[in-house]
Amino acid sequence: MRKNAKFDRAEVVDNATRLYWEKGFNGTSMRNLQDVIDMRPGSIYATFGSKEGLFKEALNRYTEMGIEELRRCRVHSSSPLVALNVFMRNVVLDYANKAPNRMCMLAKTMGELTQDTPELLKEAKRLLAKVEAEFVTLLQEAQDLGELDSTKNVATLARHIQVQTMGLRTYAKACDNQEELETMVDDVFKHHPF
Amino acid sequence: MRKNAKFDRAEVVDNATRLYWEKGFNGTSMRNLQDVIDMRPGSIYATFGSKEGLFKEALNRYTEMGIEELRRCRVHSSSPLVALNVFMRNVVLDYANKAPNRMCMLAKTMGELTQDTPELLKEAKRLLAKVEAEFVTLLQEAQDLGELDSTKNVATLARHIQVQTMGLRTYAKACDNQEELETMVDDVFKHHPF
DNA sequence: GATAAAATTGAACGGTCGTTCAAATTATAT
DNA sequence: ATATAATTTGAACGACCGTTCAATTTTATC
Repeated sequence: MRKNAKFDRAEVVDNATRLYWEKGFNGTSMRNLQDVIDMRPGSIYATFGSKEGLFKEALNRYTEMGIEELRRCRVHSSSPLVALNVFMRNVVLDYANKAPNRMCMLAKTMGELTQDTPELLKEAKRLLAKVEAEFVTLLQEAQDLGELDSTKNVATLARHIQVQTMGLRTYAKACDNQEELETMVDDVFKHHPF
Repeated sequence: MRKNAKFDRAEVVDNATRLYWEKGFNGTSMRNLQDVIDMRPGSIYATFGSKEGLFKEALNRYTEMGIEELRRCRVHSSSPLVALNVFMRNVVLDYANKAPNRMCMLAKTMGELTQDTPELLKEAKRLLAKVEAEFVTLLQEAQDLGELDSTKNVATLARHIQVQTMGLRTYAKACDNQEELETMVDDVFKHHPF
């Protein structure tokens, strides 16, 4: 007596995330979304509730992808700090062609949204904190392994990585100078507060 | 036989800039603008050509305001590097309540816009470069006065300040921790590459 | 005061927006 | 095969979008 949804929710959210990441919340229309996720309005609203609801899910998917990538970097790297360096090179340098947008979707969202959509703003902040916590975990591991001086404050370092990454990705979109960017990424780990 | 415009163009652009800065290009409607600048559609279009035209002028006004503020900081400071520090404290810390948005309008614009509006994107990049050039001028002065080691590359330092400022302002909007932010601003000038 | 050019007004345009919902379709359990 | 309930469809809604332009108002000049 039941009929199950035939679309692949993960795939749909992936496509929506890509579009939202590229064009932003205000820059993306429901009709744009209908096209890329191949669903009709009724289905979209039955599944996600609203344009905001789908965006919220996209923000979460984006963050999940980022954290997965960070963990992949860890697996393929010889140490936590090398993994962090590789991850930062990825997002600052290699996203140039691969990603829908050079900038961090969470940073973009922080810039675009106001108190007109308080829940989305809150969600973006929450997810940025989640990413930062993931950095903390990796830095903690670095300390445990003796790669990082045990006197360092991992919370401070994680915050520092957030600021550097968001700053560099914004700068990268405005002025793409691969060599200089590469130097700046590497410098993050060579100097204070590391 | 002529009739001169009765509105104050500078004041109009100021008000438009404030609104655009707060809500972004896509988040601001012409009707929102009509309200805050107190002009009717016909007059706006006769004066600025389009929503994009007015935004372009707002970007320029925003940049002009920023550069003026930087120069004010220089006048009221004992040295170029102190002036840079004061300026950064202003935009990162004091804008919390004063400004329409904690983030840099140019950075916000870089995040929001795509190749759908290539001229606005180009203009934002151009203006970011202009700000960077202003930093170079100040750093050059610091070198001339012996406040800054003459072996330092002023272009590199200016780029560094851009990245730090944009990163910190984005972070500040996501997670307002005044004390930590203050430390991070001051650290910019205490450590590499300074 | 008459003239004419410039500036201003605001109704209106076609289009797109986010969203709804009655109707059609589908897949399962009997 | 039939009944049933979940899912899907897409036309339609009212609101708002950026923009236009004929009509009106204003003001410097003679």
